Amino acid sequence: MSSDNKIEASINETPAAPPKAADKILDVARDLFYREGIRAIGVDEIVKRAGVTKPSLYRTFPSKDELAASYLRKYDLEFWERFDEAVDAHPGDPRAQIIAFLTRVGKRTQKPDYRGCGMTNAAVEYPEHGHPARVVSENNKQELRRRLRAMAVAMGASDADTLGDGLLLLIEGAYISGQLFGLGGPAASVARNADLLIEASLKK
Amino acid sequence: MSSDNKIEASINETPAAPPKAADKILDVARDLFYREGIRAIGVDEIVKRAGVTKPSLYRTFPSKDELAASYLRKYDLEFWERFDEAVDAHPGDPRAQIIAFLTRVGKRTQKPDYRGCGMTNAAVEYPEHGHPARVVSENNKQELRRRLRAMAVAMGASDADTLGDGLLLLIEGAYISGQLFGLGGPAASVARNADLLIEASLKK
DNA sequence: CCATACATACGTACCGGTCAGTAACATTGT
DNA sequence: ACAATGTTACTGACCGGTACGTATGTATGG
Repeated sequence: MSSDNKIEASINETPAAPPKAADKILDVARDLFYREGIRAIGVDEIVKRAGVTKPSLYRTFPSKDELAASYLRKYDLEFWERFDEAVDAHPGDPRAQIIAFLTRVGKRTQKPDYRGCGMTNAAVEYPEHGHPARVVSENNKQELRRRLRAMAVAMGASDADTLGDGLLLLIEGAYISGQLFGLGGPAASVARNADLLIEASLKK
Repeated sequence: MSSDNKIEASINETPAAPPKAADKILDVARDLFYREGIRAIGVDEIVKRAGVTKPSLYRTFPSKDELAASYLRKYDLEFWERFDEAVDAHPGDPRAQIIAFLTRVGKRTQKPDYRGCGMTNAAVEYPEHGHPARVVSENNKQELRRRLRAMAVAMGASDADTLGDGLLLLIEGAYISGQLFGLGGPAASVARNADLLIEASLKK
């Protein structure tokens, strides 16, 4: 009970029944932060759309920066759900896993209001080291890199680290060019390019 | 003389002697916008660091958004200088051209204060369609895509559009992960991965 | 030859609005 | 009672943008 901050307090102690206002706030924040960007959205608009008031926000979240970090932690969970869904669909076949994941990413990038990866976007918005939102983003990306490299090892790549990093570059490129080009953009070919890259990395 | 706006006025008519204050403003804006982000920097800080006053800014630039667009136009020029430098270094050899360009990109991403591509970052900061800064960014990226695809054709790739787009994905991925991971990040391998991808795309 | 007139370039001081964040108190449901 | 939320009003800082006055050079006219 010593170092509990406002955020952790709500997920400890009572398992269910977290404050209702905080949920609405986080839902709205997730939506607006992702679509418009964190810096572009003020707390007033968040509470207004959530149908709550500002003190309710600050009773649960110590600051806007921490609210942004909470949004990204939620985003992180959802991201790994999507990732593991592709992984679980092809047990023991890392190549099929990554291609399945990238096929879905490629499809999502072609949706009209695609806005890329919330993690990536947050890191662009907050270049300052140590910013709460950026920390969450960096951790997510480092874990992704770790897993991609491990998958490259499992594929038997001659230079697994290079292949894992190459896949990460393609993924980040898809996130960005998805929101830059929209429909018909280069992100649609991310799975095919990943497959080519894997093919080239397996032949020694 | 009908549709001249403030910005174009200074480059028409008298060939030399654009106002001195505007130059200082644009220089400072370029530096601050790139390093910290456009939304993160207020006009007050720009004019303060430039040693001028706010009216001087608004005499030359109609708005902060247009100043941001001017910054990106300047960035665009510098970008194509770097790009053509790599192209001119290897006449008639598009594969060597792109590898030379990416080798330099890879090196720059490893510098401690690397902040990615100003164009890409601006598009992330301004998702709204039609925003002056975003328009410049989108045009730059579309031209880059066009040139990469043309180079892929010149390489004799079996599926040139896919290769061109794959190279673009790698480039954007390098820009982003360069600022996300810093030193030792995956962007360092962008040239090697591009070479692998090209190799795989030439064998039919 | 000098005074007036005008354009150019810049500064001082200010505008209303919005930003994130808070203090104090009332209301509700369990 | 108690915990969660709402209400209202406020703060100081900062936001982008502007009305208006000032210095300086330069060209023109008497």
